[in-house]
Amino acid sequence: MLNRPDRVSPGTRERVERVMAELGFVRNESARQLRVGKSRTLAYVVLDAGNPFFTDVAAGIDDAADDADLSLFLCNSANRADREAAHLTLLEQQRVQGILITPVDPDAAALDQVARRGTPIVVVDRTRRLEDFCTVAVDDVLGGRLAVEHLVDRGHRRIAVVGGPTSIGQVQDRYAGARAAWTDAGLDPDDLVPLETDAMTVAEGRSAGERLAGLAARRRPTAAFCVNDLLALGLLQQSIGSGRSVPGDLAIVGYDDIEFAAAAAVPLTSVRQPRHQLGRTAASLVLDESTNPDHRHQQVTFTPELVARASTL
Amino acid sequence: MLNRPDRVSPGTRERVERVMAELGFVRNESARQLRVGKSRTLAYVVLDAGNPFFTDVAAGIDDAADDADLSLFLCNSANRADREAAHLTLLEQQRVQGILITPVDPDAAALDQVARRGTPIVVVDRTRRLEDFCTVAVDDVLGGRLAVEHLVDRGHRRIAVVGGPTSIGQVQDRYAGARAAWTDAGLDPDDLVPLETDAMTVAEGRSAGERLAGLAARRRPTAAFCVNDLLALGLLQQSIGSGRSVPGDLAIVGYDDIEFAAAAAVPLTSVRQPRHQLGRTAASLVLDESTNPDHRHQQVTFTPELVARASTL
DNA sequence: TTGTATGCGTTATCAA
DNA sequence: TTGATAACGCATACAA
Repeated sequence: MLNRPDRVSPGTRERVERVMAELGFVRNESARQLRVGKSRTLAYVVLDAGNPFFTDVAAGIDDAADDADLSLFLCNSANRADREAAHLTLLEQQRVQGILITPVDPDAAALDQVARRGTPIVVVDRTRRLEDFCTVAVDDVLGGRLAVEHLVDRGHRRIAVVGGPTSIGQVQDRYAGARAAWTDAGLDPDDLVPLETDAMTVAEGRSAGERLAGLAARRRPTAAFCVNDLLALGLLQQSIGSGRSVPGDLAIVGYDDIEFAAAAAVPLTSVRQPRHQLGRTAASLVLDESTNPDHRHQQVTFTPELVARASTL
Repeated sequence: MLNRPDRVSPGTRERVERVMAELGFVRNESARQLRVGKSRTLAYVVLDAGNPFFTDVAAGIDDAADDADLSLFLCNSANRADREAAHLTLLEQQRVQGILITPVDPDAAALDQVARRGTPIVVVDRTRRLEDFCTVAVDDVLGGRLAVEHLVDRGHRRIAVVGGPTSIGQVQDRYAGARAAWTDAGLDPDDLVPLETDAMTVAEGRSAGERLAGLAARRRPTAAFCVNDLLALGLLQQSIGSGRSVPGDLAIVGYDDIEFAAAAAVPLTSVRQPRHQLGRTAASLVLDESTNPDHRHQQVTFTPELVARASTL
């Protein structure tokens, strides 16, 4: 409880500690921080605390924070720019050691302003147009490619790509990878059917399933690549619920490989991202930026990996 | 950005605001808090940030915090007492307005100490022996009863109860409710088979499934009540994966009704808890304790509800 | 309407 | 080894 117990004689020390306990003394962190000038916390502003992918990333950050003797505070923006901004403002005012963020919009000016004023920021699972930030992401073009190559290997010649909104860079990248793999295989671009969703949730996955079922049989894809697992689980549920078999009538590939993907009753083929590693790396970058005077920004990109399961045979 | 923009003449005000922007002025929250004496944050120390049940509770807290113009910080104890203690210490030193917590051990002395020193604490989704805290929970005995009554209604006469460790009060309560319903129906206590697990995770659910499969056919239960949905999903996965049909060979009831329960390819019957409401109520209690001088501690108990789906026919 | 002085609780520095 | 003093940045109370 004392800062330097060794600087004080055992007697006094014991006496002081007794009185502290008696009086219920608790150090005032605001005063300490005001004097010392630095905080003992990191924050992760997350896009959707209910998505297991992000909580796994957070677990990785938490591990690294633990090692550095810092506490991690998780802030949920719930995909809303106003909430994200409010969190950023408070965190900046708190002078946290560093902010990790999966932003609603990675190119938003607010991020630059915070960074310019001196709070280290690392963007997680997104990339920016400019390379003026540390960034930790996964190669989404490759991920999209892996998914579609796998489906082509399995013999599918007409497939849906489910995801959106397409304003999200990640969705664009996965689409782009999918399209590249498709044309590389010499297939007709018209047979790669985009199915846009309003969000990446289970409910939107179900609704995509209904739209899919509404297509005429000869125009209906035999497989779907969903740009995340929540969509895939929703699609899976809707398909089975309406009597179609997976993968018989519809093969499904998801993305993220969250725990519930493997645990689905038709285990989901999915593109796995090293989410724990993503978090750990992001944390170490933000710590470097906050402590190392000649820190250089880096863009770290990890490689995704396809995990084949029953939903694609 | 100014505290009382109206107290200053428009000219000065405009000039000041320009300079603030120019210089990148950001208020120092530590200094502000030191002077004013109160913080603008709530914290929720959660047992398992990866369990969707808790993130839904957190969303409820977040809503209430938003309304009160406070920020919510989520801290993950990951079921480890040492991490929980570290978070509590820092939060107390930060003088947060209030702490919401789903503790590793609701009767741990550390909680009492923090509360006694003046930080409002509300215990979420757990109950305590003593009523010296605000507490928000769901009637777990009733929940266990609902689950088993449902299975008895469906004609099951030998069922497993899957959960653990049994040191968790909640697990005990749900067991107790299950047992009460069972004997009330005039059935033989020996036919209610406890299957203890080391944790409440998907992996443990799978392992319970293997143990179940290992039983001789005539001793094997025809249904299982799992004390949470993660266990139920694991059990479901293992059962289907090894060729048993659900609910044909094994009916399954889960607990919590997380989103993934309904989205499982065999949609899971589950005992629903009003998790959003749980969070909202907890937040309003902690706010009352922090602002209302004649606050009285309350123990709020919500009523669970059974949601029947395909996993029980 | 604007300016000035004080103290919040801590740590660091310097003197004893 | 111990004690005294100053400063961190802000909000408040009061004076101008």
